[in-house]
Amino acid sequence: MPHQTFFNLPEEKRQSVIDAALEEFSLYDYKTASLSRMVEKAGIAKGSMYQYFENKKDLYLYLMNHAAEVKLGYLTEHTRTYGKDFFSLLKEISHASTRFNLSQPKYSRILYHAAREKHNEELGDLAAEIREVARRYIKEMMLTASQRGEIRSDIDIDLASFCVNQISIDIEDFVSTKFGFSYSQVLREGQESLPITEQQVEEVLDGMIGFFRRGLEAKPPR
Amino acid sequence: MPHQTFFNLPEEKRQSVIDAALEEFSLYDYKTASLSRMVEKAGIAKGSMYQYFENKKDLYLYLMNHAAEVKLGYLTEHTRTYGKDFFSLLKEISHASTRFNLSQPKYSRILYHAAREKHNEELGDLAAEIREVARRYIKEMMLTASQRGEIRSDIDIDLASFCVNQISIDIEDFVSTKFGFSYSQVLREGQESLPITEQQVEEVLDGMIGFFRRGLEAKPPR
Amino acid sequence: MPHQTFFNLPEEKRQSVIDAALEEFSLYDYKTASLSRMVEKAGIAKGSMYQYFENKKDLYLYLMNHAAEVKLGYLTEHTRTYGKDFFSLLKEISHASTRFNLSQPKYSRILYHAAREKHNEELGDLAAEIREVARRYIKEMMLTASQRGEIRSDIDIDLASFCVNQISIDIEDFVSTKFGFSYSQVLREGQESLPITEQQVEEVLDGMIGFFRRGLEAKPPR
Amino acid sequence: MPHQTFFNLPEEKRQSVIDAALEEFSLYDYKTASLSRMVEKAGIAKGSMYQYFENKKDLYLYLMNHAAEVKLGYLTEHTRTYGKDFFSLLKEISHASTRFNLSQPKYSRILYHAAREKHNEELGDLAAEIREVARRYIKEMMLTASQRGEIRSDIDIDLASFCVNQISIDIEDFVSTKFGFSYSQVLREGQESLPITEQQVEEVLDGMIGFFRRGLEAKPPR
DNA sequence: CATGAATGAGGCTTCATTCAT
DNA sequence: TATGAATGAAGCCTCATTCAT
Repeated sequence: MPHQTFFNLPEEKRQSVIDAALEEFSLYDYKTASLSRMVEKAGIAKGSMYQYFENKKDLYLYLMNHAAEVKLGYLTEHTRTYGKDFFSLLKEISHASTRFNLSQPKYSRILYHAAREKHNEELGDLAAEIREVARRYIKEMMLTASQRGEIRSDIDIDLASFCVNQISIDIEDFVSTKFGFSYSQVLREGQESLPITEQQVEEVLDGMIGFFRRGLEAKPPR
Repeated sequence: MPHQTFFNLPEEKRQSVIDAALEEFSLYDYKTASLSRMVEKAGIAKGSMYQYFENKKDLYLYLMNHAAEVKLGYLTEHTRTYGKDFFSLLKEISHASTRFNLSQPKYSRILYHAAREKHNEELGDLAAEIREVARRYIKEMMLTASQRGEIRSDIDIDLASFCVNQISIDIEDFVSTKFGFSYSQVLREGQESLPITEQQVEEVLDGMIGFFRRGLEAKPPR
Repeated sequence: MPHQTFFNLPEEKRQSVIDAALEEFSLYDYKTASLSRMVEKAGIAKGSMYQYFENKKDLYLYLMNHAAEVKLGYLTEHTRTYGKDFFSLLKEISHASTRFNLSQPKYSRILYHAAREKHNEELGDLAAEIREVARRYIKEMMLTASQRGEIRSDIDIDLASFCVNQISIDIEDFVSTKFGFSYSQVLREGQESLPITEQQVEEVLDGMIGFFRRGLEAKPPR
Repeated sequence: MPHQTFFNLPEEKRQSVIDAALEEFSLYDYKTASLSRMVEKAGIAKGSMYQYFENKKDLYLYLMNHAAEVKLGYLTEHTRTYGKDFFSLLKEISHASTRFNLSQPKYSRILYHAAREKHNEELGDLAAEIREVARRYIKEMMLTASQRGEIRSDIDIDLASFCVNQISIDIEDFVSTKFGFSYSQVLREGQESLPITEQQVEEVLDGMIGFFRRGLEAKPPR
């Protein structure tokens, strides 16, 4: 947990610390990210970082949770879930998620990295835990859908939710391969906007959801 | 590329170098893996490593390719592809792959890590490249299958091959979550055998392939 | 010297500062003791410490002198010196000292540490100075005793007072070894009472004084 | 334990490393001693120190044991113990010890410091352990002397050996106070020789032994 | 070709002290 | 007077790589 000091910081400064750290962690994995570079970017003394956070791990976990909250807030605000069936929900959420990722690449990117962080003495199996949380959420949606008869009853929901979750997370990689660019490079070169449009991404997502639909839906489309 | 020196090594010594490096890279990601630990395990001088390889990256890429070759050789030898349809092929390959992973955890694990290595100034987007190679292979299979009418004609094969590849790669994570163990931990603790049987894994794989089949197969099951 | 600010503090707050600092200095030597931990224990701002004291050294020296005063006050109040010969006096004082140490472990412990602080750029030869003060006191007692014919006339009083003083100071270590415990550990684990009784310590002290008596007394016991 | 690398070093270089570290540890206590200063004195790279030793603690313990061995070797070579009674033995040893201390102040000084190192998370109760080893040695001598009727039978040998050991260790401090100099300062200022002669020290030691004799000897001198 | 010592940049973290509010 | 954030030097340690033998 960050120290109170951090929360007492003037808004502007706090954000600049967050930005610098976010940038570093969105460019490099946990181990490679360097506190020295962060403080230089943020224009603060190295010791100050330790006024704000217990240590590197504390900083990282805070940023990751913060990013998750920011994203969740965005999704909550930008999606209408009422009355939607499972596949429509998935579409709604993934479209909103894409818009978030395109507009907030650093927040998006630290989550991307966190979900791919390998086992590590300091962080443990962080990625596995994150993915599991997301999978559970999808599993709940699927259980509801199953009761409503929206998806086939002979499905192993654990496995299915795993697949849906995994693809949803990794589809980002497909997009970058398909359109021939690298998120990392874009961030590294400080480009403000990504070389793709929302619409292009959404077409891919719809294809993905079509794949899910055919694999899971109760009544095969005639 | 390794230096000629490496290939001139007596078989036994060369293998011990490979084993030591393989073990290190199967326990840690690229950045975390330590040359010092490797040479200690291998019982050779540190400088020798630089007689054999240009640098850490060279060593890593060699090992990864070597592991890929070993695995491909195993798959080639242990699968019968003739006359099989796409889904049977997938099953054949994934089952064989599982047997390889269980019997050769180190070779398996470096490939696991490589396919998850993040962008990195030294290695670039290695993981993306590896996954792309595998996806292309699956894409070829799917194109053939499509021509044979085994899979639906309205499928975006790029996307579909991505999904199939991605899930096939990551299903390992599902298995470890489902059966409550960690590959990393097993290797770290030097346990010889994994706490699961081939059969248990194969059941999961069959579920996964069922998912693919429903999503892709030309004629929906009646 | 502490600033006036410190003495203007409400009694309660001043004591809490003393307590926190005392605890830290009774657990760690001068260099290892941390101001950060102290202010946290005391629940005051870090800057405040510098309103009260010039610096770490000032704080330390104040505390040490304070502890010495407290102990001296205790000894003055709890010993009757009138009409006693040298050895009885020594016994009276060392017994009272033991009772003080057992009842006020923190005050006792900072003095223990101070008397063992090594030469140090900041503190100089503090321990030597402290021991010298105590030795001078004993030397005075011995001079008086010598004039009274209580101790042998052929004794080098400087050396003898050194020995008596040194043993009196270090006997604490003998006690802890003999009874198999560590003062440091007891304080660190926050145990309220020591695992020994006054009586046990006093027996040791009497043995020690017997040793002094035989070595110094004018007429050997028949 | 130092790494083999250290022992493979050319004699001259190894000694220069030892000298630099010895000097640092003879000037400062464990915590205050600085690896940076050591490598600068020794003229080697910081990383080299870690080719030789596991870490600071390893280096320290090695040096301390080394110094103990060197001193013990010196004492063994420069004392004749055969046929001597307890007090003569003590005299022989303490004289030799003094000559060692005067001729090898650095070796002497690290032992001096080690025997005064306070409890410490890294080193534990090192000083207590060292003193206990020395006390046991003296205790054995006293048991023999007791059987031979050289010392009084009503003595508590544990306590007596503690006192003898303690004084023998700390007498160095008496000497420096008596002759008005500071070992630390002498070393710090790089003076080659101490401002006292062997003879002066030996007179003090003889006084100390006289004190022991009167306190312990079986037949009081007539 | 093998060796293994040497390197020095860079890693994270702690610290006593200062100073603007 | 009280606060507590800011500072930056210094701490120990790890690392991949080089190079003389």
